[in-house]
Amino acid sequence: MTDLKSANNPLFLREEELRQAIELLFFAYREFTAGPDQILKDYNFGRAHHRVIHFVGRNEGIIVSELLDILRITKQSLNRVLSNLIERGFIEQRQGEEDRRQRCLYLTEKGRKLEQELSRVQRDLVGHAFREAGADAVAGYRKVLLGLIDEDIRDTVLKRVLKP
Amino acid sequence: MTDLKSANNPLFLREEELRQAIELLFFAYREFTAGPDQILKDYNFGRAHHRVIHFVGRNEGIIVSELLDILRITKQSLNRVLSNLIERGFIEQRQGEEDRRQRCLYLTEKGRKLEQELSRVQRDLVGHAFREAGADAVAGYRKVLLGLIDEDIRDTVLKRVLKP
DNA sequence: GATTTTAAGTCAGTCATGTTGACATATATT
DNA sequence: AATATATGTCAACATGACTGACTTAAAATC
Repeated sequence: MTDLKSANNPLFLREEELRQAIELLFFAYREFTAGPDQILKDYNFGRAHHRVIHFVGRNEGIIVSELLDILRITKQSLNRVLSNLIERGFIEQRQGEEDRRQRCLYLTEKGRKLEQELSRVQRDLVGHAFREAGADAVAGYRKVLLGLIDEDIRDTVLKRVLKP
Repeated sequence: MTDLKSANNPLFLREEELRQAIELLFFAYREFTAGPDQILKDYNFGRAHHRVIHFVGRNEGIIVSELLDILRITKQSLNRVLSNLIERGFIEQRQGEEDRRQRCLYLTEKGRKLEQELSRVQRDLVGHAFREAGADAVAGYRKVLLGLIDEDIRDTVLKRVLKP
């Protein structure tokens, strides 16, 4: 009865609980990206394009450096997908009014439609999970995920997420 | 007072709520992978190696086809990282006893150490978030994430996650 | 026992998306 | 006038996905 794995050992339970939580996040995130991935294929876009469309959609007029800051990728990486999105008419740039070095980014009509299409599948998925789980569970979900985000940047992220 | 964004419009609130939940998952997942990514660099491994190490660690003796099934990648993709891990002595293969075509996978001592090291940072992160959020929130987190997983595969995933 | 199916591995080529490093251009700031 | 900043661009490289074709050994079926 001194089995390490026994229910009497809280340390083991804790570790196992955490391992399960980690695995759950892996599987959930994969499901979460599967829908958009499928749609993006039809447009010959990838996940990187989705991220740009998402954050431009939620931050109309965002400038390139802010976008880089959110995505945490190099400008060379961003530029590949961004210029692609601009060429193909999903995003447009306007010169900054105060600082004319800046490029402010906006979704075009076409871009907005794609954003809607991508967002829709994710909202349907999350909405379904939320309804199934109930309001208390949703509050818990938010609390835990927020806790996963580094304290140093939590406020910044919160401001972004809750911006609109 | 007919503002679409007003608190009187439950539909808007719902959409905004879902969009926030989606964004939160994006940021949280990035934080969640950041720690391991940093460690993996020292070994010249990538996230793909981590996933293999994780699932072999949690399913000692797993065979290649099961691993492919969990990871949902092609055997060519798996083989690149797997053969790398075997060559460098983090994972070992043993021929299946019943079906000798099968290769059963195990972590070596070295592999187990790395698994511990990687798992540790994630468990610390998730553990911290759990403690901060409290037991009810944790239950909600689990409920929602599980709801994100497609019903068709939820049972299969659950069996895997809760296996040990 | 011969044939077919299955599990695993391999070779070759492609694509998406990240990286570094060097450099260019326009505009702001000092 | 000199310097710093925001953006863009060229080139080379790494990782980790993909497809498609083929091999080998062992199991299952006929």
